[in-house]
Amino acid sequence: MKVNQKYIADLLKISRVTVTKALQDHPDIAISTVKKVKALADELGYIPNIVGRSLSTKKTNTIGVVVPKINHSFFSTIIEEMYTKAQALGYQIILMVSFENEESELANVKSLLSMNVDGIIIDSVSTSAKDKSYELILKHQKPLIYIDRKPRSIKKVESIVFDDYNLSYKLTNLLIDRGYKDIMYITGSQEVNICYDRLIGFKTAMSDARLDVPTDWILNADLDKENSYKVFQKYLENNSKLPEAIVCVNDFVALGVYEACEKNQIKIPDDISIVGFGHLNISNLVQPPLSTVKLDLQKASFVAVEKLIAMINDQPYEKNNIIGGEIIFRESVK
Amino acid sequence: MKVNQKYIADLLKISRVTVTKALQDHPDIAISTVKKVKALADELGYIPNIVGRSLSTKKTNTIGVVVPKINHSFFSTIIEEMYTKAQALGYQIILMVSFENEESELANVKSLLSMNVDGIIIDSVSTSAKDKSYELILKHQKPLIYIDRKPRSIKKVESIVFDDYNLSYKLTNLLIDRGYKDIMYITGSQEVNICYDRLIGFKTAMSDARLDVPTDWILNADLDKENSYKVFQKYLENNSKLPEAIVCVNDFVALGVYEACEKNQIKIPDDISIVGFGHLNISNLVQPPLSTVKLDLQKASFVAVEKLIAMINDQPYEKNNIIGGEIIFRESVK
DNA sequence: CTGTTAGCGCATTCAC
DNA sequence: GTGAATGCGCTAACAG
Repeated sequence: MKVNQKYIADLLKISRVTVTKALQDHPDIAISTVKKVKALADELGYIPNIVGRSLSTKKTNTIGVVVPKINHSFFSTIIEEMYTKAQALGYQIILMVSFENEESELANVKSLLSMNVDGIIIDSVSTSAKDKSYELILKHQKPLIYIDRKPRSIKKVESIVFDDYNLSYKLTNLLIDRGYKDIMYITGSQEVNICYDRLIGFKTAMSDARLDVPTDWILNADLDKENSYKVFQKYLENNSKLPEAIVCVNDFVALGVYEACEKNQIKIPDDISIVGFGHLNISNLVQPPLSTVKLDLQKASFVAVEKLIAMINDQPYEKNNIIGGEIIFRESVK
Repeated sequence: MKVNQKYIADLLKISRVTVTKALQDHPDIAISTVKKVKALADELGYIPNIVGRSLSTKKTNTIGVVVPKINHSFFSTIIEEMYTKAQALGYQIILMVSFENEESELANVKSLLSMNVDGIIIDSVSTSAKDKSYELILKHQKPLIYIDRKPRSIKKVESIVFDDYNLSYKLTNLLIDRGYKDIMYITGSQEVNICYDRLIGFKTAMSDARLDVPTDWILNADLDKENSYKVFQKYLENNSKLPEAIVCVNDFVALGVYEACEKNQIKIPDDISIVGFGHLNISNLVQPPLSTVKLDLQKASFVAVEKLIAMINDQPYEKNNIIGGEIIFRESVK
């Protein structure tokens, strides 16, 4: 038999409403009644049905989170941090995975809206100018925050992004300081904000130092190891000149370069220096340890959840946060 | 204004029920009406409210998943695979994290029950004989499957576990074949099935080969790198005799041993050989690459989701699956 | 083919 | 202090 409020009420021969109120410690109800109700509820293992409650209160106390992948150290870290913070603040996270696919992201957003989450956090895969997910959420007037990646075309939306431009600029500058001149860059789609900002940071640093970057030394690798391997491998097949250093848009891309170097017997850092971005947990386990930029993932995740909940509850919040990081040089650079 | 079925019905001046049926392609309704309704729904960006539907149908089309952690390659892999399979079968996953804490697991289960998920999959943290999560789910008659780790005390429950005993036996045997005799084992709590089974596999292989294992050569390390480091470090401080090889209950534990070896300038595999279990993605990135056992995580995850959904829908399913694996020797063993 | 009625579990409002 | 009435959005059973 299902244990719900009616069940308890019938057993106690009181009204269902009294049960509701008693369970909420409503001042209306006599303490003795409250005690009786709670005791029985405990005994029966009563668990409130949130579905019913949500329908009535128009709140679900859940927040939807859409990420491109789970099984990557970067994402699994921010996911876990968001879970931690949400749990502490009394919210449940409904996690969806877009698998780096725009249509899937849209479907996820639809699911979240139909599940009536109170707000949404997206690490976007969008590369197109018009973003349907965004339009839809806007239409439904749900609080929304982009974390990490957001479609570049959307301006008027809350976001929590990393200080990509400045970190990339600084990183490049540190390389230049060490005497590097012929530096290659491997990036992803320019529609994704992180790729754009990091590349601009790189380019600006180079031009500020009056160093030239040939157009064909900016390769496009779609943000993952496999593509990066292919792209750099192809470069090696078609060109004889090796850059002195390669700046990669993230650590996965750097690992792809590692692989290509190993296949072609190019020694890191003797023949070439490599730097990544993002500080994957494996970045200091590979040989040689990878120089990279450590982003404050916990802070970004915490801020995202805190801010979204503030938005949900019409509380004040800081606008458009930029999260810093720290440059870490290891043996992949001479 | 909120777009719901009533809103559409009013606009079209028909009954709400007609709208419901039209949206479901119910044969009752005239095609012309169906078209009109769907067109308007599309135009308005109507998204059904699943909360309402669930309350009415008593089904949520969601399955609850509880895992100890997210930010570990093993867990993030099975999570992602479960998402993949669930999505393909039209179910949503509600993911909860117990953070290796039994009380938290129980709270998660309560949340899932109150969200009225159709079934639950748990990678358990329970170490105690009486498992409250289990009792609760049983009481609520929800389909339940344990994956990977389950409380050893519970017998009559569906589970999907890895072939720990046999793989551990085989692994140990392969070491013995290579001439190793003084072998240490580092394990976790014996209440967790994987620890128990793997240790028994090890012990049996050793005794079958008439090799002795001193009791103080079976260390307890709680399944993670930090504890493993501490435990083995402590051993090194208090003992002079080094084992020829160490079998670790999982790769994290093996990495803790790596760390202790490095701190104490013990060379792997020259001074000591190490094997892990689980095939973390980093296992072949560390130096030297770690010998380990690769478990078929995708299969386990797929089977878990498929089976749970079969249970939910009262369809037949195979009982208590055991998922195999493959032993991979790398440079961490001579 | 369409609509009426009823109910899912809970919470709020208001009257007793 | 207690409870009756109402509605949240949707669906199922039945009637017209």
